[in-house]
Amino acid sequence: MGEPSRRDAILDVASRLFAEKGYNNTTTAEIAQEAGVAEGTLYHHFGSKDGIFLTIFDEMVEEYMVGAERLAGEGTNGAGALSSLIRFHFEYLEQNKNRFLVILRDFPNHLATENDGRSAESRNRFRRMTDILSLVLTQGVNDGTLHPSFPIRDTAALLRGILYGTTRHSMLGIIDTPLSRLSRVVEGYCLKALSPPPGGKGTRRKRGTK
Amino acid sequence: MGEPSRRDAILDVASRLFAEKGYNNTTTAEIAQEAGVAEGTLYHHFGSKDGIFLTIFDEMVEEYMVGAERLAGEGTNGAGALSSLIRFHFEYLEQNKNRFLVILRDFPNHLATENDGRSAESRNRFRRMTDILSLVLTQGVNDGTLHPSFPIRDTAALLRGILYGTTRHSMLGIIDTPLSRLSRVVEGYCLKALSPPPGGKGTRRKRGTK
Amino acid sequence: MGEPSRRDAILDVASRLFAEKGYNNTTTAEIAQEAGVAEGTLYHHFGSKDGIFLTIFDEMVEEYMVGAERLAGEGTNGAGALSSLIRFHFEYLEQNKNRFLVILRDFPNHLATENDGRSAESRNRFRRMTDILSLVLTQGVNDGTLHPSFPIRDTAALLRGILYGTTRHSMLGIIDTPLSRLSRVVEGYCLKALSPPPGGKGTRRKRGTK
Amino acid sequence: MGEPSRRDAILDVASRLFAEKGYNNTTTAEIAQEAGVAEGTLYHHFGSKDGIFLTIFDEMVEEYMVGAERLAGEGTNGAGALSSLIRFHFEYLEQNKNRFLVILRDFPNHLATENDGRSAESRNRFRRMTDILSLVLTQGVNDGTLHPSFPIRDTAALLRGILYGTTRHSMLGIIDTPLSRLSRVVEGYCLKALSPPPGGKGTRRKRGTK
DNA sequence: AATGAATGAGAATTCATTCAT
DNA sequence: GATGAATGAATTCTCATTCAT
Repeated sequence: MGEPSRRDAILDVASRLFAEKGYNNTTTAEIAQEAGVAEGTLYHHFGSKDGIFLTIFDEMVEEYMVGAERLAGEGTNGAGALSSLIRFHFEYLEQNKNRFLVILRDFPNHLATENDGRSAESRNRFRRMTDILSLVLTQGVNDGTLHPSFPIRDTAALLRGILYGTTRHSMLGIIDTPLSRLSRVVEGYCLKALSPPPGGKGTRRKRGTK
Repeated sequence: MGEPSRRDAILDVASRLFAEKGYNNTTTAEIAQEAGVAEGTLYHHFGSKDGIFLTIFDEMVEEYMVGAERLAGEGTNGAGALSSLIRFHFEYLEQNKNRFLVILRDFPNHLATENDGRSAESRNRFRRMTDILSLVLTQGVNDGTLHPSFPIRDTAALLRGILYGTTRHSMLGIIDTPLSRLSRVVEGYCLKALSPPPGGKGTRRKRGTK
Repeated sequence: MGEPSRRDAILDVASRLFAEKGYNNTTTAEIAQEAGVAEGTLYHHFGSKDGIFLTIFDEMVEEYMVGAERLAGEGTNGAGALSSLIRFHFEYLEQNKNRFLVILRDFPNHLATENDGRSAESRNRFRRMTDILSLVLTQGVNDGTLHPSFPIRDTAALLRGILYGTTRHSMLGIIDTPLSRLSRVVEGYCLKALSPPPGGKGTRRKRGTK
Repeated sequence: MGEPSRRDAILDVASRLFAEKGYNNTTTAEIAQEAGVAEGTLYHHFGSKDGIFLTIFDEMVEEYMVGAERLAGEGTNGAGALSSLIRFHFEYLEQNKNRFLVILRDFPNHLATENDGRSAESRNRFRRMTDILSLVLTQGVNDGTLHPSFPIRDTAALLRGILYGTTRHSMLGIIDTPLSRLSRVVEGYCLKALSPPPGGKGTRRKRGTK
């Protein structure tokens, strides 16, 4: 932990370069040079260029998922948990812009299709997000704070799409709204879209009613 | 118009290969061979491999934007126009899966950052989407059918993010909900999120009141 | 002669482009476009890209040689003829900078080695210069105005080298002396180097005699 | 020093092939094959085909300039130094025909115009020759052994032109005089052209004295 | 004479990976 | 663990030339 290990130096440099120039436009020679190590050292630690990428990816997603899962467990009620989750998402990305840009820019094209062990496993890790969202939605339905008008699974899929799409557009500069504002906008609209019908919660009977 | 020109043959083959294997994993040699033309012909018509990509992209986005703009102009009221727009979006993509997959998988990494005239122009074209959404939202506010709880521009940005994120996840198989179902889910939630407050539309007075 | 024929338009454009960018860096497509003709037209008139080059070369060298030969015949005495020749050389090049730059920059590398008819013939044309210089030197020896200290042929070779080398360095900007000044410098030194020994013209013995 | 490094093998092969066939007609594949290395190794060491050329050029010119500068410093008097310089020039080229042919045939067309750092720097190196000649001329003027009838700078420019032009014509076979004879011819004429006026060396006052 | 779409044989360059030290 | 010279397969792009119209 004390020694600024070569391993970490490589990951830091690679994160930055991947984010700045994209995975394909970053050469292993550059990474090695900027990290102050020999090119061979990259291979000692990570086995391949893909290995470097997947390590960055895994470490980040794991951290994110752990944070998200903790929040989902803590919430007092479904609506609150969803709010927390949305806020956490945008805060976390705000603080990890570089590393997330890597994923945003390069993941799907390169490793999204291959099915060799590690990259498949990495992708799976991300899918846990849908599970977490489903969980929170179910909780909300049960405690009456959320009233999805479509099946849980589809609603969770929608929420993932909202989080991903808005984050991506903002980070790539396609829209002007910054992440911090986006957080409030997304939270506001999601809660409204999932809000109980006007009459009061008791009147709704579809599913999860007494 | 009748002759299946070499130009079109190239674009068709390239669309398919890019969608199947990704831009980087498709070689110009393959495109030429499958299109039954010489490799030089690719360069005669499109100047570069990027040129082929951008041509596919431009033609598709242009078609999409024209369709979207027409709908936005036709709608009877704001909420109706928004519904139409959302349906059109998912229908259009359903019918142009291949070509859109190309964009989904490869666009940002490759050309999103470069600023050489053509790719910059291409990206601009895409930004018209935010304008259209803003227009429809404004219309809805004026005719009282939509009640955004956040500024128009941020709301439009959110809608773009929703459309993009959900479409992407579905097309890449990250979520299981198919585009057709997604269309209804997105439409339902968006309308609800933008629905007038329970009290009645007449209470709102900001703009467009009597 | 009245119609600005396509043929001439092509030669003019090609001269300029070859001079500006070099033969290898000028494409037939560029020549055709700037001359306002189709690429095929180039081949109708000149058969090949080399053909364009050799035509420019031949026309220029022929003009130059005709001028040089006329002067050599006219001179009142050898020294005078040599002076005229030197002045003519620099004046002619000053007036035909572009076309000469073509030769300066590209001739040897491309066609200097091949021995297929036309390019060999073209090169021969240039060799007439050594003959003219030899002629003038002989004339000067006979009329007592020039006293070469080395065989005529070697002296002529030297003069050619002087003319070529100084012209080249000046036109390519390797030295700062402009052609006009160079003309006087070369003339002055050549006449001095070939001047009769101090004692008088009749006495001419080897060189540097007491 | 003992190991015939791959780097040197590449340079040797490239020198020979460039001289034999010209730069443009020599492929990197050929160089690699004949040098017994992989094509990538060329790029590992020299970065580009141009890089190989410029390395050959630099090493040769540097060697030449060092030799010339040493001679210029050693001479007992100006005329003697000039003689030494001329002899050195032709001897050096005689011994480095191959490498010089490369420069003679290809340099100007290819890199003479581009201004990307390295090639510009290379050309500069060559310009030192004018400085050396100026130095020697100045020395000769001061010690009374040389009497240029034109400004030093122009005279130096002329000398460079003579050396270049005669060498080139001889090496390319445009004239029949071999380098060894040329050496004496050039030396003889240059000294005569720069010789003191008949009146006597002691009187030397600037030039153009009454 | 003129056209210009089509050609296709090259050529330079890239770069992740290996392996002897 | 660390090195970095060497690799070589793979790929995009060039451009003079042809020929059917």
